[in-house]
Amino acid sequence: MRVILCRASCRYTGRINSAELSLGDVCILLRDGADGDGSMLVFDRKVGVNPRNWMPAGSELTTEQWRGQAEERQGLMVIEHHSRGERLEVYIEKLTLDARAPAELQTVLAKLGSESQFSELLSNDLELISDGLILLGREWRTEVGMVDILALDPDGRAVAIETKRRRATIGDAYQLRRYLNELPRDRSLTKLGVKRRLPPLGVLVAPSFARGVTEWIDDEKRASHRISWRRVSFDQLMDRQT
Amino acid sequence: MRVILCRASCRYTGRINSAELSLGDVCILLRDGADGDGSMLVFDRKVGVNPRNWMPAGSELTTEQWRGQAEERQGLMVIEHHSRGERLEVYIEKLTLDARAPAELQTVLAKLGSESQFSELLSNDLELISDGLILLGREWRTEVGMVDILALDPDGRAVAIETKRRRATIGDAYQLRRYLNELPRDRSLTKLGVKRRLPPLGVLVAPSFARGVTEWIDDEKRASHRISWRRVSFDQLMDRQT
DNA sequence: GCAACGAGTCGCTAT
DNA sequence: ATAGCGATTCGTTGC
Repeated sequence: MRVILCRASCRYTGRINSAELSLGDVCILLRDGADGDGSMLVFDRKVGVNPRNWMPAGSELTTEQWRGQAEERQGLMVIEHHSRGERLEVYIEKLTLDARAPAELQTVLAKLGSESQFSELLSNDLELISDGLILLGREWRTEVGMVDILALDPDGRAVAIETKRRRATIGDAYQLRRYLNELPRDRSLTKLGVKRRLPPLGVLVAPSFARGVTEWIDDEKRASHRISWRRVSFDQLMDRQT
Repeated sequence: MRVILCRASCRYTGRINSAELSLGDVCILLRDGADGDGSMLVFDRKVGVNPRNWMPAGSELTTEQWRGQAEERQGLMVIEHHSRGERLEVYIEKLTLDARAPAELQTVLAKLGSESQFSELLSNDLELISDGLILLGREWRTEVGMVDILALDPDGRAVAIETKRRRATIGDAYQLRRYLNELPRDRSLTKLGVKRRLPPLGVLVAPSFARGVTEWIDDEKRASHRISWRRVSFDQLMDRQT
């Protein structure tokens, strides 16, 4: 890996027409060579979690030219990703630091509390939603998307459960209703005990709900009794596990 | 700004329960002090456009302890964001570089070809969609979201145009239909020439469409004649401008 | 402050 | 390869 502190300007072309970064003090990370993945990141030194310009993994440093000495050193670097048609030119006007360090030991990241774990904990604890639910599957594929948790209730109805680790939006509620429209077409469910003439139920599970979501669901429930919502937090699921 | 090349491990707690980064060779960017926005980024030296761990703008370096000399230097850094309840601990086992450089000249980024420009170009060229359309507004607010472009057709119908710079999804089509259900409730439209008894029309405009989207719209169109799709690319809009 | 929404999103999983 | 979808998403705009 290579770290460059400098004053530079950039010009990107590729996925959008262009992105021009005006001259400023930046920090550049370049993961070139056999050591790295080919990505390059250009950060403003002052602000921004996201880079101002970047090139994705698989890019190549195709041009590197320098002139001048020490702090008056100026340079041009061109990074390209041919198959994606992307190109980034970096015009360096003042160089402060150009350091290399090998990547010997790679990091491994272990996360606790993400959405897939929320869904997994809930799928192991379906009584929290309703008595007698049996897990049929997770990430169940339909023509209109994947149902987070699919379960069977004691009456033989399919129950689609949509989980959100954070706030559920009205779009999530609509998506759940789409699943309810789609599930009756899935013939494989009868083999799992689902009675086809019974329409499926839907539950939107989240720790909080955006404006209007619960109201919309309650209206739907009054009209068809097929969709409902349930407030459940990650901590709640963790507590029940013990 | 400060750049640290080292071998380190991290522990984050906050928005998720925890994220533990195993010992590895990393590059750390720290924008501390009056110079920066308080953010911190920890990159694996080998791979990843996104940081493995990070802290958002507004964080504070609350602890910094060092022991040992030169390359045997070891350290602990703790970064906290109190109002958000986030905390990142960095355990440095081997220090290679610890460099500071001021942020004097800030960059400015100018992008060409983003979604808002796609929408702007189209709003100036509504004949591409249909003859005689008059622009009523952009980002028109409804109870269920913002209509990208709202126009008036020669018959006095409101026309809601949803634009996507890249691929349009089935969710975009559903969202457009929600606008069509909502717009008749907007009484301010009559003042702009919209005849209230005429139901609004909807057009989904994008350079490409995800699987099933055009089919769904065509079905809707057969049923109600109120929604349609149109394939338009950014380059097409640019060419017509000249 | 929250809410909606795009992003050159990225990154992961499964088809 | 593409599709679907979450993310400690981030960043912007409008209220």
